[in-house]
Amino acid sequence: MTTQYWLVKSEPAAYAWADLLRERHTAWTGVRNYQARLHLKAMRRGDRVLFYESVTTKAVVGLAAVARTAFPDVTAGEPGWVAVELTCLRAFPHAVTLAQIKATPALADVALLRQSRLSVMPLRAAEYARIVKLGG
DNA sequence: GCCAACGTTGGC
DNA sequence: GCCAACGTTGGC
Repeated sequence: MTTQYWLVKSEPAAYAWADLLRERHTAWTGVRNYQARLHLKAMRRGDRVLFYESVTTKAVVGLAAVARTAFPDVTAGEPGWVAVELTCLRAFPHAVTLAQIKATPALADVALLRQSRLSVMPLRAAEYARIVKLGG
């Protein structure tokens, strides 16, 4: 099966890219949205995941990969919610800002722009490649 | 089942 | 700090 591409959002105050750099891997818990959950469940080991910091940074700051497919999210108060394990791959030399993404016509359809509140979203291969290229 | 009220996210 | 978007809740 071919590699899939995703983007996850996090408020740095809750969990920052720097935290993932330090820990090297983390359980991506706390997702409480049905659409985002569908995306988590569709992730496979080795899929590439862009890490977007919202609110303060507003930029894609690094690249991670799926290390473990969906498993029960122990931080949820009720059953049914899932987490995945992410592993840190590398930081981007140049953070790809929201403004840059908005200014790139090829990225006009990314869910980050279309659905501002979705926290886990798929990316087309071409969209992923463009963002990685911008990140350096 | 509809819809108003409310809470959260996240950009500006 | 404000506000738009939007998901959830609860009354009817």
